[in-house]
Amino acid sequence: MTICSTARAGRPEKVNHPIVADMRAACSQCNLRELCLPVGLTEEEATRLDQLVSTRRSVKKGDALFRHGDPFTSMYAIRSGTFKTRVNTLDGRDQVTGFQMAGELIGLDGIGTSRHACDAVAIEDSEVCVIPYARLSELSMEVPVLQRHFHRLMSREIVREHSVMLLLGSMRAEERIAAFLLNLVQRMQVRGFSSKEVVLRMTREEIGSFLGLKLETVSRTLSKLAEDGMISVQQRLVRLEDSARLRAMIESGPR
Amino acid sequence: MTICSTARAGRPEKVNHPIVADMRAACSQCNLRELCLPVGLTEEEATRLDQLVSTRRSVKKGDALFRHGDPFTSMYAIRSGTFKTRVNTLDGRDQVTGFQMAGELIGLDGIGTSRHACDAVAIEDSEVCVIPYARLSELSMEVPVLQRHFHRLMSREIVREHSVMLLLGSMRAEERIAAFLLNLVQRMQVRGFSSKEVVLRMTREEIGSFLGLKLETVSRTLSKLAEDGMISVQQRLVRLEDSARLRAMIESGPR
DNA sequence: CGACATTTTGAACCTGTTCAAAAACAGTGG
DNA sequence: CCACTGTTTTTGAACAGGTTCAAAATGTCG
Repeated sequence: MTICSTARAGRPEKVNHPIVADMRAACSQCNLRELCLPVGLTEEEATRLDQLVSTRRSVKKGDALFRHGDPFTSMYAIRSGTFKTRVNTLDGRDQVTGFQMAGELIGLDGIGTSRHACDAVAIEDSEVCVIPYARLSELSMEVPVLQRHFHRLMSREIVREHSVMLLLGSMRAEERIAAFLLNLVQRMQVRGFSSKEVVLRMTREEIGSFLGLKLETVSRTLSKLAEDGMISVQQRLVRLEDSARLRAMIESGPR
Repeated sequence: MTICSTARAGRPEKVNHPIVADMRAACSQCNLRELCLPVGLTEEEATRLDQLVSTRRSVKKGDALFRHGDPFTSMYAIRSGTFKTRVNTLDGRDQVTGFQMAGELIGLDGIGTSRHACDAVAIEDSEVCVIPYARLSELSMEVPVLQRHFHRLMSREIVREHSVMLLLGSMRAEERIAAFLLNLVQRMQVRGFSSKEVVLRMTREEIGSFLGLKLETVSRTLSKLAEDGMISVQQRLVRLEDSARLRAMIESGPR
């Protein structure tokens, strides 16, 4: 039973291609500039980015920003909202490969074959800045800092995936959930949110798909962690009651 | 029991830093040029690569080419032999993130933080070409094809890791092993080897670490596939007796 | 409010793990 | 070249963590 597609039957994901050029993006002014592409650029360099990142696009919850197989032309910087990326096979198996939030870049997967290799679906109403790859490419030949930064971003994505592989390959359910929550909170914290609370933007099923667990296991494990006093769960709001113990959990060895 | 480090106690992995500048590498002449960095470059462009890839280094079986935490200066193109890359945590948990063979590039993980994020260990006597990142960076600002190609390589690494995540997150032991074998054979085939046979360069334990399984499970699963007539196993030599069925296995849905 | 989607919890089951022991191999030194 | 030692591989049996199936509870959105 391939739940994912049937579950959404009521609101089929469709690729969203509205022509949204109304608001000019301006990296140099953006309040995410310390998180996003402009990090480390001088005022002047950031202004050059502005020419490049010319359009924004808004994507409604459940809609795809791009899909596996779509021609690759641009990457996207998330301005607001949250996305999930997922890979899928012919037979309907799929796997969430990550959740992305404001300031993060998606679409890097498309460079390799000039087509996107995964789907990017908004899990809440979101807005992205469109970054045409060809132009970024050109500009980064003139602005070494930008090139450097772009490479860094790709490299970090590789490293991030390494740690997901570690999680999927060697952690037990409890540890996976702990690592997941800590990671989320840490990223929210960088964005100025609480270091103790997170609102999960994704369903238990999506969390499960990401962590290599079934949704029931996710639910049960959250309950168990709550019972043990490490977190408290009310719906999608999770409070970390004992981050230290959560952290210890994933650093305390394979067993 | 953290087997990996104790198991190698007799021959501790040490970082290998011999000054091997004897043989000049020449991308333009290399018989791997259709697989490696020079793909798609003109004669002239490939000759410019030669200036860049100036040294080779040989790494003995069991030795590390680089280790987690080492300053990042170069990437490496494998000339001969095989490597594994692995991430590890403080507590001794580790996870093989991939096996790399001739023509493949390793070390991309280091760009992000200027330090390597994983270990690269030779699993047989190997030789690599050293590609200083700073120089590649410069050169790719002048040779757009090279820049493009470099981006492509990083992107493909991201996509490759997506598929490993799919494997780790949603496949059962049999499917993982099938996917692993098919992938190996396919890569060997590109390099001119048989499409039916592979010599596994890695131990069952290393395969297990990569696939998120215990070595016993790897062994048992190989035996089972052999019993079912899909492969035959003699030691490290594996023959694919029925690739179609192996392929069907991983395309036939989650269950 | 009503229809649908999501979440929780229970109980039986199954796949892969763990522990253990034997067999097959590989590298070393005599 | 063979014997010896340590490593790798195979196989068995008991066990455990996570899955599956099912049903009820809770939420959400039009």
